[in-house]
Amino acid sequence: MTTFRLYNTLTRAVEEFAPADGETVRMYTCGPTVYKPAHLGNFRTFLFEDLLRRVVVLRGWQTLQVMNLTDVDDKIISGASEAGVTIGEITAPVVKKFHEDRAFLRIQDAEIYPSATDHIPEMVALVKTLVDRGLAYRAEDGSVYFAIGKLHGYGKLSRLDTREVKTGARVIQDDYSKENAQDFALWKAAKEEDEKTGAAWDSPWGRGRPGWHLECSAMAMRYLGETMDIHCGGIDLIFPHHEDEIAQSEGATGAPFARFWCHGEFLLTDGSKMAKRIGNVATVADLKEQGVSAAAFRHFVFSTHYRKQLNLSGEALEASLEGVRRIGDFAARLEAARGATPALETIAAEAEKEVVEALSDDLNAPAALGSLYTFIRRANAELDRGGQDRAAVEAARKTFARINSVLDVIPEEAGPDPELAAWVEEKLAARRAARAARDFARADALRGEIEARGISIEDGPHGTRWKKIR
RNA sequence: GGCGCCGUGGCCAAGUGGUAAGGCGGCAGACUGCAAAUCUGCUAUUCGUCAGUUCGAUUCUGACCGGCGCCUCCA
Repeated sequence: MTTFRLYNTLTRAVEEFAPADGETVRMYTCGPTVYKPAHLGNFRTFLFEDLLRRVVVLRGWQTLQVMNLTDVDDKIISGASEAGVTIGEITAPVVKKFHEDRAFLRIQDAEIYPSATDHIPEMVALVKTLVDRGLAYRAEDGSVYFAIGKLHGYGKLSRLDTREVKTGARVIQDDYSKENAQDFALWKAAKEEDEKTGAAWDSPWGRGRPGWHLECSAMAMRYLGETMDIHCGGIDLIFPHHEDEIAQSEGATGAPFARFWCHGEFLLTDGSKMAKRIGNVATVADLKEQGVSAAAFRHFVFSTHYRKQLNLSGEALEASLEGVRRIGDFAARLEAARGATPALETIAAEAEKEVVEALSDDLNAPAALGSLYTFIRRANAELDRGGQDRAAVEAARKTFARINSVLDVIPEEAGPDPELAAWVEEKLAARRAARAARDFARADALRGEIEARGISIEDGPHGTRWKKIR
């Protein structure tokens, strides 16, 4: 088997990857801020991470994935304050919804989903270390800031040294107590609103709450150690979020925070970034409303490489819908097959090799899908030929299962509905009789009745198959 | 203004210094009573434009055009 390669934002190059301990891939994937339900743009990133996770398993490694839930931040606090409730009352239903949506999209469970509010002691300890090491200071406003000027190499992930601050940009900070405009908050002094909504904790610097970046550093190191294998997130997190995580973590430990940094590109709507502030967001609920299955959405997401922008369009979604229909039909056909030509075994072996190679090449899912389709077309042709080779069918089944263990793109079966099934069987029997009597007008009328209820039928050499299509 | 990504057939999309995977759609054929499904063939002499390097460039370099993103709390 060839090596597994991943693009590393830190080096801006595709590099060979293997877990540091040779067995378990320790990865941290930046999770949602649980203020409002995550949108499809967020889920594109989570789907990219799901792909990574599944390919890691395909390569024979174990995973230890941590995905944080940011349950304390400005928006949550102001939302809670306006509603007159605690932050927990705002976040709890959103967390629940997140897991439901995630399950719908078949995003596998991470091993750990830590919440920021459950890890305040770890965060306080981290800030204390940074203050002790002279990298952070308590300002007059009671907040603690990280002094980026004190850390050698700050900006290495986003290549800050090669950047210039926008002319006329907001260099004048809202916070005059900072020593340097670009210093960022580790610990924010509590305001009345924070106390009121349960978003304030004790610390050596007084009541307050953690800054955004702090939770990720503290929780990542708590569960994954000082140096993890892979840290993932959306491309917009490179700066400042991940840059600041590196500063805090490496400033505290002196060890590299993550060996690989991997970032997924955006999902666009109407040509621009999908974002709440732009107001062009779509959610899992919208997918369901439009009849887009989880399989189809996964197919859609995987049809473009994760480091390329992807535009959400009805046409592309339609194509994916039709694509997974074909993949699902093929899976069912393979399941029902009793034999095939021996050539199918070779075809399967070639496909499996190609798919593993594509996925190992920086998660090239679009190429993997291409190979999957070639496999399906060639295998269908062999199946059309008939044949008695059971081992060949078994090999094809195994190959398909292995490929699908990563992509997971078979549309869900329409649930068993005994009443509907009995009705269809009855109609089919009548149609069979009509066809035997060569009364095709009657047969076609019966087919029309069946199709009117969203059932498609296929006449084959071994009888008629039917399935629910909507 | 700085930094970065992208531009491949009607739509989506992979890809390589040696002459364009795959999917959707469309057209034709096989199969079928007719369909559906499946299979077969066809659907880019060409990869934003213009130069350059090279025996040869879609693939490397430069310029330009077009789209998108980041530049302090957005996946």
